[in-house]
Formats: sequence, C-alpha cells, structure tokens
Amino acid sequence: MNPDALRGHMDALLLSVLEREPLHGYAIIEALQERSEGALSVPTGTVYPALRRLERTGCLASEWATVGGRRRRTYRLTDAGRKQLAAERSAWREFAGVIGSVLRPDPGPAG
Amino acid sequence: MNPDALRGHMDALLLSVLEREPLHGYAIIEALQERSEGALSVPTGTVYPALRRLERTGCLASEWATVGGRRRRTYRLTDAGRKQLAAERSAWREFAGVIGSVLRPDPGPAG
DNA sequence: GTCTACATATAGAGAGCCTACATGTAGGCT
DNA sequence: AGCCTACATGTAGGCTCTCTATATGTAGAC
Repeated sequence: MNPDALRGHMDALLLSVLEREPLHGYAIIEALQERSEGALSVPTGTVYPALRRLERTGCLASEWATVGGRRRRTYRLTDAGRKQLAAERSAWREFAGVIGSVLRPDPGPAG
Repeated sequence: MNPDALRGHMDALLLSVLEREPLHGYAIIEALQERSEGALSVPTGTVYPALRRLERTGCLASEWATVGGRRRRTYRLTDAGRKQLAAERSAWREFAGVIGSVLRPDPGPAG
C-alpha cells in the first residue's frame, strides 16, 4: 500500500475504529490491521501524532489507565468526533465515486 | 474536495485521461473536470509538475506543437505508462476496498 | 486599451505520513 | 543475570506532493 495514498484518510480510519468502543493507540493499530485483513500496517509514528491531533481538534478525548503494569492512553469519540466521522464517510463516498469514474477504463471507439 | 485526499492518486488520474488520446496540459485539466462532472478542479501548479514527473519516469512522452499561434506540449502514454496505468487501477481497487471496509459503519451489537 | 480564454512554468508554503530513535514494563528462555 | 519479544507511548526530522501565487505570452472580443 503506497503510503501517500493514505493522506487525508487517516483521520477517517481512526475515527471509524473508535466508533464501536474506546481503544488505546496500540490496540487501534491492531484493529486497523484486523479490519483490513492485514493490508494496513500503520506505524506508531503516524498513529500517535494523528490521535493527538484529533484530540486537539475536539474529535477525541483520552484518559490514562494502567493495565498489567503498563500505561495506556485510551481514546474515545466525542460528539464532535461522531459528527466528523459521518462527514468523513460522506467525503469518502464522494471521493471514491469521483476517482472511480475518472479511472474507469475507456471502453474505446466501439463502446 | 479535500486537496490532501488526492495525494498519491494524481498520477493515476493523469494516466487515465491520456489513455484514449494524447492531450496537452490545459486540455487534461478540462478533461479531468468533465469526467468528474465538475468535482475535480486541479490547478496548473499541480498538473504541470506532475506531467513532467511522469515524463521523467518514462510513463509519458511529449512533443511541442503550435496550434492557432499558441504553443502546446502534447503528452501521450508510453508502453511503460500503460503498464503503470494498469498497476494504478489495480492499486486503486485495492485501496478503495481496504478503506471502504474499515470505514463501513459498525452494525452494532444487534448486527 | 482592457478583458477573458488559452497555454506553460516555477518558487515557496504547508501538511501529513514515514523512518528512526528514545523510553519503559512484563514475561519467557537460557 | 542477560537477552529477546510483546506491549505501549512519544518525538525529531525527512520526504514528497499538492496548492497558492506569480510570471510570461498569444488570440480574439469589446
């Protein structure tokens, strides 16, 4: 998967995996891999800054927890985050439709 | 349309509009708008550098022409460009599938 | 003389994804 | 004790691409 392709869609992915339940960063990375059947291996250097960005813009809220001696920062969707997720889904549908229609192979003179 | 979303898909779009026939930059921008029903307004500052990049990597070849007193640089797909286009289409299908499956709304406990 | 459409090109800004590194706990193996 | 892997978070810096703004020039309408 070309890393550049992810640009501008990362927020949508993160918001989406947090829709069902709150998760911490490491678990989010695993969830992304599972949901994509292994296709998405998003590095920590991408996910952690992105989560902080989403918290800063009010889409996520976080709390620290300690489980088995390890510190976790658990993120959950805020109301604004749910609205943003809906907007991102809508934007994705439009985007995919537009790119898909431009990319559609030319049927040629016969078609 | 969020500009960042286009990242990594611009090459595919350019290659795709050049599949049917060779075009010059300005006409490519118009073709992109037509094929997307107005959704894609790609600025010249994006298209011209991208075309040169694709020429440099061997996907496109260009020739100068003068039509009605105006100079045009007409780009056409090379064999490598056609192969690249096929690869880009395949990559897009995979990408759209992956993002779509992650973004798919959670059916919830009842589903 | 001015405006718009046509046509190409470059410089610099901005943003975000990635690599690499830094830090630390828990638990298994030797 | 020492080493390794999994778990867990975080930052610095690089890279690349898209965008904005600007520059240049022709043709034709008004």
